[in-house]
Amino acid sequence: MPRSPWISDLHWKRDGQQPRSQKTQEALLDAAEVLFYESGADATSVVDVAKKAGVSVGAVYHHFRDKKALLYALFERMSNQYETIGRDAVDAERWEGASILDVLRGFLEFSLELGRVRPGFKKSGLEAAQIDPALRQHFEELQARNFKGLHKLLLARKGEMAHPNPKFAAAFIIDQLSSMLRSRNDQLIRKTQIAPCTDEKFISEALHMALLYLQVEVTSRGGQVK
Amino acid sequence: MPRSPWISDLHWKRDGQQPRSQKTQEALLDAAEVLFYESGADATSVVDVAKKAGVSVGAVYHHFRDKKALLYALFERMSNQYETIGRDAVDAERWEGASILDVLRGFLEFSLELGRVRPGFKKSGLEAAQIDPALRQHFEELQARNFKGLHKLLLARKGEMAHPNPKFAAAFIIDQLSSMLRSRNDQLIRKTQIAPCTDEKFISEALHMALLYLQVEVTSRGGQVK
DNA sequence: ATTATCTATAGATCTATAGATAATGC
DNA sequence: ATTATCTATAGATCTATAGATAATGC
Repeated sequence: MPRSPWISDLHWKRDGQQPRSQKTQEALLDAAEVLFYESGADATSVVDVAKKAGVSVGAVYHHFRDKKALLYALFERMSNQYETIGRDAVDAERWEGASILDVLRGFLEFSLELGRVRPGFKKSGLEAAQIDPALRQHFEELQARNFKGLHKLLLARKGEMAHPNPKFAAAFIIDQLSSMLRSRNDQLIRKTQIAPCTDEKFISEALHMALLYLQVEVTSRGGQVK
Repeated sequence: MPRSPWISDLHWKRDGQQPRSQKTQEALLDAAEVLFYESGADATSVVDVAKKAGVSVGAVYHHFRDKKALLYALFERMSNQYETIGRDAVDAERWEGASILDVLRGFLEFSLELGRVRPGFKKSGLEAAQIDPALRQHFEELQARNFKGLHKLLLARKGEMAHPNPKFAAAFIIDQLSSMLRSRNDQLIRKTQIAPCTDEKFISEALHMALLYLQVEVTSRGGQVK
C-alpha cells in the first residue's frame, strides 16, 4: 500500500517531493500568519493568502486539503516552534547560577521580543484553537508545560522567597506576568493603557512588583535592580 | 425636508415609530452580542442573528442598513452603557471615606461581575473597533476616561501611598490590574493559567500585590485584608 | 514520468433587496 | 395609512476543483 501523499490520515498537508514544495508551503504559512493576525482567518480569503505568498489558488489546494488544513498546519508550525523555544528557555542548566530576578527578566524580555518580531505567532495559532477543541487542548497543554518549566526554575530558588507559600505565589505571579505581557503585545489594548512606558521601564516595574509579591530580598543579591 | 428614518447621515439604524421596533432592535443586538462573542462577527451570518432573535432576515434589514450597521449599533450600545457605568463607578461622592483598598476592590469585583453576566459586552464592541479606526479611537478614549477616573480616585488618596511617584505608580497598577482581569475574563486564556483559584482568592492576591507595589500600609487602616 | 503550478469556473454560502402580507395606531 | 414583518431570490463573494501548462529529476 503506497504511502499517502497527505501527512496524517486527516489529510492535512501534502508531503512534497521536490524542494520547491517546502518553499511554497512556508511562503503560504508565512503569508497566512500575517494575514490571519491582521484580519482574522475568516476575513482572509484563500486568494488573499495565495496572492501574498506569490502563488496561485491552485497551488494552495495542491499543498493543503482545504482552508482549514492551512490553519491546522499553521498551528502545527507554531506549536513545534513554541515547544522548541520553550524547552530551551526553561532548561535548568541554561539558568545555573541565575537568581529569580534573572529568570523573570529573561521571561519578560523574551516574550516582548517574540511579540515584536512575530506578532502573529501566537494569535494565528489561537485562531485554530478556537475552532477545534483538540487543538485548543493541545495549546493549553503546551502553554502549561512552558509555564510549569518556569515555575520549576523559580521553585528551585525558593530560598530567595520569603513568601509563606512559594509554590502558589510563583504560579500566581507567572500567570499575572503573562497576562500583563499579553496586553502589552496587543496593539489595540496597549493603546488604551494610561501609563505608557518603554519596554525597559515596563520590565523594571513588572519585576519590581513581582519581587515584592514573592518577597524576594533584592538588596542581598546586589543592586541589579534599578 | 422630512426627518430621515435613519439615525445619523451615515444611515446606521432606523428610528422606529412603533414600540415593537425597539423590542426587535434590542432582540437583534442581544443575539448579535452573544453570537459575535462566541464565533466572531465574520463567522456569524445575518441569518444566524435573525434566527436567534426570532425574526426574519428581512426584519434585520428593515432596522439596520447592513451588517456593518448592526455592528455599529452594538458598539454604540456597549459604548453608552459602559460610559454610564463608568461615570457612576468613579464618582467621587460614591467613594467618600473609602480607602485605596476599598476602591481597588470595587474595581476588581465589578470587572469580574461584568465579565460573568455579559461575556460578550466588551468583545463584541471591540469587533467593531477592529474594522473602523474612528470607533477604535472612540473606544480608546472611553476606556481611558474610565481609567483616568479611577486614577483620580487613587491620587486623591495618595497620602496612603509611600511610593515616591504616586502618579505613575497608580496609572501603572491600573493598567496591570486591567490586563489581569482581561485574561481572567477570557475563558480560553484562563484555562492556560497554572494557578487556578476562586474569584475571591484572585481578588485578594491581586489587591495584596497592588498595595505592596503602591506601598500602602494596610495595617494602619485595620485588618480589612485577609 | 512525475510533481508543481496556473487559469478558468462550478457550486456553495452569504448579503441585501423586492414584493407580498400582517400588525399598529390615528 | 403607515409601519413592521415575512418569503423568495438576485447578485456578490469565496471555496474548491478540473484540466491545461510548466518545471523537475531520474
